[in-house]
Amino acid sequence: MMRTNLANQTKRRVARMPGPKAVPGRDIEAPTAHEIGKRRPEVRLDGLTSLAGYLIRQAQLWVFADFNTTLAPLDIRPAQYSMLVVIRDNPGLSQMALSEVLGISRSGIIPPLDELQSRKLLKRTAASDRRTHALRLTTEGKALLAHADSLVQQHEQRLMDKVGARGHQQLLNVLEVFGRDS
Amino acid sequence: MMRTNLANQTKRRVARMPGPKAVPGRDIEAPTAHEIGKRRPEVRLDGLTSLAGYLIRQAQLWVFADFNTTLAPLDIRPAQYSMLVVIRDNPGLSQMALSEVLGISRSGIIPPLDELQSRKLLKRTAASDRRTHALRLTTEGKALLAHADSLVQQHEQRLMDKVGARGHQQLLNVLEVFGRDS
DNA sequence: CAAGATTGTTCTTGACGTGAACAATTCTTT
DNA sequence: AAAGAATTGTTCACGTCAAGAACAATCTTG
Repeated sequence: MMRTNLANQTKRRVARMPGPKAVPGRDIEAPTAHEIGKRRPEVRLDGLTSLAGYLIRQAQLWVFADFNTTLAPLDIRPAQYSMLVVIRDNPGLSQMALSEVLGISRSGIIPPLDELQSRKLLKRTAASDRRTHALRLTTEGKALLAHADSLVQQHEQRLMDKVGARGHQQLLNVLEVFGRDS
Repeated sequence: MMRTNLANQTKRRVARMPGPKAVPGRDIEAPTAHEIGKRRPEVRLDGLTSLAGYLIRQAQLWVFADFNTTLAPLDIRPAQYSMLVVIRDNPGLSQMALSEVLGISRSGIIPPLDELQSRKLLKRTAASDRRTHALRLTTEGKALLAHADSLVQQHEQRLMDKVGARGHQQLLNVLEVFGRDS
């Protein structure tokens, strides 16, 4: 079959004895419908979909995927968009303050900031504290962000279509707790 | 200051002229409270917290962080936990089916499966289709997963403490849409 | 002024995910 | 039944994303 790996220790063990042997009358060694009927196995995942954390994870994956396809014409990723918004609303803030508010390490924001700066969307101005950089959007950055905002509204609308207007409002209310530090 | 990078083109520009100069009477070149008052800048991020996608992202980060610290004694990551649960509830399923249901590529599940197998938590049994591996939990895997389940319940309880019982139920209802394919 | 703290940067490391290429096997088609 | 196409698991190369250590420049504090 495939190359050598962890699996080929337990090969060559064919079918299975008729009578169930281990642990007589229990649910273990269950139906195994996958080995017999090949067509559409119908995987059960109730064990996961009843966990809010799993649903949040799946929702987040959908959000990023839809965000990326929506913002693709501008080539703006979610992290980059959040940086542009925070810089626009807080002109002159430092990289340290930005990294704290976005919840990433100060070394982690440097590559995306470099890219945004090389694309002439923001500038690192000198501040009174000469250790820091005062971040500001360029005129071009403000224009692109305005365009991005309208696309993000389309994305938000698609999310609303998916969960309903009522569900969308509930999401904003319930998840508001995670908006600050947390 | 720092080494050579994209920023040090715009250095050596010290303070700022008293009177505002560029674009007379607009919101641009705003208060810049960060350059004057140094103490607790009070960063505004309304622009982000009004987006459901951003809140979902923040909630997801909290969920993973809390999950990881809660499950740390068992050394189980979220992705590994979801694999164990799906294999327990669907004994004998193939790696392909598992990767489809978890939404990752079939090459991407091999490293975590290898680790779980080397830890003797699951085994890759031979199936009637000799191309595939029938995934099953070992007795040890079932025992560890039972322990993990109780820890995950604690984690879920902490999430409920954070959003309230009502909010928790609303999350399950609203996000149920993302539980299947999507 | 000297000692310590802060900021931005680089470098290394690790988790995680995708896509291409490939061997073994099964399925399809005639 | 045999040839060609499709499927499954694997490896490999690659890219993204985030964290931590070390360091220079600068500020703050005693």
